[in-house]
Amino acid sequence: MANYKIFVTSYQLKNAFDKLFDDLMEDKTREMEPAEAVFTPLLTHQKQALSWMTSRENSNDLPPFWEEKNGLYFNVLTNFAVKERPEKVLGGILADDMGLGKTLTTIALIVSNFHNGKPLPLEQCEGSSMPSATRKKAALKEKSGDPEESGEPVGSSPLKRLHANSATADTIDEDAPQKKAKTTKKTAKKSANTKKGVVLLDDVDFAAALECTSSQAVPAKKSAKKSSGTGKGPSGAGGGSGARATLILCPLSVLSNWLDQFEQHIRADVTLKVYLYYGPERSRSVGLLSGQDVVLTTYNVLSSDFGNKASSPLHKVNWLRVVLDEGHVIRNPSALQSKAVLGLQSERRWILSGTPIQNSLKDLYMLLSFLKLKPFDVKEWWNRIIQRPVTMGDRFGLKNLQALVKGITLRRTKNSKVAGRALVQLPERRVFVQHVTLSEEEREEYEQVKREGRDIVGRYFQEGTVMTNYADVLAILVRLRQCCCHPSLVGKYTVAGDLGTPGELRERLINKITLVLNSGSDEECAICLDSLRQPVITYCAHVYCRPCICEVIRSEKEQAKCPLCRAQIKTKELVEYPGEEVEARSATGENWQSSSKVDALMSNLLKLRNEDPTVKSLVVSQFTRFLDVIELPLREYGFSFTRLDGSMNQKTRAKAIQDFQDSSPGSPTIMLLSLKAGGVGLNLTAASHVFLMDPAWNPAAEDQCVDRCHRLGQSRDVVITKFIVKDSVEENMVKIQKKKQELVEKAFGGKNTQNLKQARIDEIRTLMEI
DNA sequence: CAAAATTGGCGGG
DNA sequence: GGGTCAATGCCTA
Repeated sequence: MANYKIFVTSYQLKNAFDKLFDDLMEDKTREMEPAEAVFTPLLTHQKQALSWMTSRENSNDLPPFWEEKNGLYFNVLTNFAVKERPEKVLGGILADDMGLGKTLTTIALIVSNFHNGKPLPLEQCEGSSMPSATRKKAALKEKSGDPEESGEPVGSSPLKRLHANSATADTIDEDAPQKKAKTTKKTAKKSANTKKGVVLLDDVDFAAALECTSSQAVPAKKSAKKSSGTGKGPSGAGGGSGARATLILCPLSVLSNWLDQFEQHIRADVTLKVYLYYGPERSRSVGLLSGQDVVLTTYNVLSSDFGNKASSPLHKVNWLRVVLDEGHVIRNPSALQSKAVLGLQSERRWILSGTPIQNSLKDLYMLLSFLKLKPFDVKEWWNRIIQRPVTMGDRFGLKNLQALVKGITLRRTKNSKVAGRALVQLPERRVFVQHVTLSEEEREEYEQVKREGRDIVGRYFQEGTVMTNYADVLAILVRLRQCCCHPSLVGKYTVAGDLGTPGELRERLINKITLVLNSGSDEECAICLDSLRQPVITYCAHVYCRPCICEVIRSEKEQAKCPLCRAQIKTKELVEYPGEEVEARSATGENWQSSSKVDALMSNLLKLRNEDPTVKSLVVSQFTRFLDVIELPLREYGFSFTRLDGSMNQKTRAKAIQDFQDSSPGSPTIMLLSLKAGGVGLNLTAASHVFLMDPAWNPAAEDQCVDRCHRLGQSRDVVITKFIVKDSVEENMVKIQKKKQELVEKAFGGKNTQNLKQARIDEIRTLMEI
């Protein structure tokens, strides 16, 4: 139960990246107005970003650190000279904090800087949609907030009005495309034709595509006219090269956000051709793709095209611009998706990421590599000039790194100031750590699991094979962490040590018997020829009633053979069917038992509801099965809740979010959230309390999660409660988190492989208390 | 021909 | 190993 709380003031983890920027903010303050086609007025810092990005794209200069000398090109960092002019780096890293409008700024860039600072030629469709545009304008004026990437308009979303007639629950709804979840593609399309808005139409197409029913060219504003716009044809050459289209890559979870934002921020009477490259029906025509203004897809789709098919259409297009949203996902150079990204052809390249460096300096390597910043796209140079010096604590190394980053990166945080005023104003946010004490039984079970784990890991230590058996070690740690949450999470049938090979074998057998028994057909025992009672499966994978087969073994003694295949069998090798017991435990409330952590959560929730029944909370865990467990007491106490995890498709997600964000009475007050589901980009501002049920390895993940409600549009102070079990792995995890954070801040996570290994082994020592 | 289940890559370290 | 996301084979309608 809960016993004491520690107040931790509103801290924010200072990202190591900021260190680089401490005194580097210099003349990136020039502003630029976006093209007329951008509907939403840009905030000051967004105009600054637009100006900076445009100048990066149009620059004719040599890339950073190159100088021309006597017809040779000389790099001031490497002291090497080459004959050929190094490729220009047109682009960079936009590393603004989340919530500052990276999406809007990028949209503005796409529309405003086609070639030579000229706007993208777009066709106008006169008349028709003016009213909606005016309405939008009015709506936006009322609100003072930031027209930001997640579609913040708080009370008066323009989209809300446009959609009011089609949305089923026509209440508040910030996140636009998701709301027609209920209208099927066909019916909605009809209604779109009859009257209202073009805007609705692409939403529908989007939904359809996500449901894998269809995907087709989706001009953002579907006017029938073929383009011929202000000059150049659709595939037509802008200044010199034929490239026109911008490719945007992003995680699935923010795909809808992008479409949404295009709609919100582009004037309704302008046609921007946006194609969603997603779903099994996506067009693989290179011509079609390169004729778009924007092609939107996910990293997964790209890499799956890249890996499977001999021909990946995306790799055949000459892009004008490639944008990596949440670009840090490509930080692992050996991952297929990273290679896929490097293989793209483009004139300009951008990385958007609030946290470009997640763990170590190494993360930067891939980013520079993508940008083709010579010579640092070559691993050896990178190591020699940057990585090694910096991790060795070389002052010049750090200086070079700073200069390097400065030249290609723009970063502002929520605390940055523009002309002495904060960029954005957010409500307070406070973090509490609530320590939980295990009950006696829980403690007993925990110690049991821990002893077993320690035995195994201890053996690895003696043999010096910790690293080779790292997977096992992790598994043990996971079990311990599960113990801290709820006993039923702990896998029962992998009690290690028991047998040599059998872990796997057992698993397979259990799978098989489960399959047989759940197949629906009433299987019968080959001995009694009746339906199975107390079914067991032999090592040779045949199923009998336990009494029947035991009788056979008893009578035949050591010679006992399987009646079906004559394999040797023993009583000890019979594997029981676990299914019923497990299902009984989790499915029905019958045998359900609580846990200390669940109790702690429930008492918080009940207290909260007493104080203010309208308060909404996020309940976050890394284990979806823990969320399953929590559902029961929630129901029991009459809480109305929704749920969001990675197994849900886009449609059900949208519904869950919409329900939760709805503020009408009777709407759900709790959302069960899987830590990584959706990752970034979600708007859960209806919640003002966050319960983090178990500590994450990566504090940044927790931070991101919290930021889903602590962002623009949040009107209340946000309270975060972290549950930590006393005297357990969880406390040790927190210790390690802290130590890591210090390391990162100090030396940029400098670790070479040797130290890294040792550090991990030490970590395991700490975790297992060996 | 569409929904559920399985398989595989990835990142967590 | 847990979880997520895409593709694939499978089954029912």
